[in-house]
Amino acid sequence: MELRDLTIFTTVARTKSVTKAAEQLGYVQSNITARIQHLERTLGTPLFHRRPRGVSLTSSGETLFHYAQRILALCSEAERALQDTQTPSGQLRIAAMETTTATRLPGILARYHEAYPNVELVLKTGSTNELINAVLHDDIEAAFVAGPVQHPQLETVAVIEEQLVLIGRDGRLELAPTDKATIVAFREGCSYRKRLEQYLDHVGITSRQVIELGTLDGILGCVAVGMGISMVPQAVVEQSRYFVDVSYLPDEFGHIPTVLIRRKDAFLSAALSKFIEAVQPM
DNA sequence: CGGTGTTAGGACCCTTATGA
DNA sequence: TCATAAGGGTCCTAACACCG
Repeated sequence: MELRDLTIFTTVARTKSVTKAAEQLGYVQSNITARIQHLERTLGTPLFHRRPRGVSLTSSGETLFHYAQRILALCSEAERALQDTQTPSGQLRIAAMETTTATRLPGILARYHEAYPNVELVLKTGSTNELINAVLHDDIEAAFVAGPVQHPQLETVAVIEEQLVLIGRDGRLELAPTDKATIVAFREGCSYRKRLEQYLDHVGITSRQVIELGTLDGILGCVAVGMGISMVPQAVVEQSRYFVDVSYLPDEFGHIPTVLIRRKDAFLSAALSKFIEAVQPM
């Protein structure tokens, strides 16, 4: 069992397709088929169920997938540890929620880049749940997510306490328990969406419709034309080019911490170490 | 004798083409 | 969409030669 085989195996498992895995890895499909078959022969057990539209993991495959992810993550970490020097350099993969990316991050990234120009910053965005999983799977080294985060494998650094506000237009913020609320929000897994739904529960609004959008700009735009309501940090509203009405929330709903998370057991590169210093306080 | 360089053969990995 | 066959290129290894 070689690292290359595990890379191929995990890519097939993630994409649920031999063809897609081949495209991602820059191989042809037949080679992926052969490598998977070789791995199955070596291990003496089938790893995938072959289906007309792709493949899915067998129970043995699930077990190997778990170990393969850990092995590959450890190798990647070892490479970074050996490449690391006291001078921050190399690639730093971080991620943040859309709202943090739009408000808090540009300034800190600009200062960091100026201080450490040899660090190649790779930034992704996603929901809190997606980013927690990405850190746990070593897809990224650290992420800004909505707190609190309590996970035995994660270390958190408090970054800022966001003031959350309810936004809407054309009287949509005047909510009554009998109303049907239209929520404009990110997909499931977004902490602000969850907080908004908790708030609506609190005020007794159970009838609601959700419009899911993939970008913050889209959400603000839809709210600005009166499609529905949303909940975002006040900083987002302040920097937005859209005009929306704002309603402040009770304390138990109106504050949410943004924290930086990283895996406790992961190697702390000089680049990440300096980045953590740079975000305290943001 | 031990270490190093060269070489030939085989194993392995990849591709294209094609079938189910 | 995945599996198989055939062929080519690369890599690995054993055997041998050479040198200090």
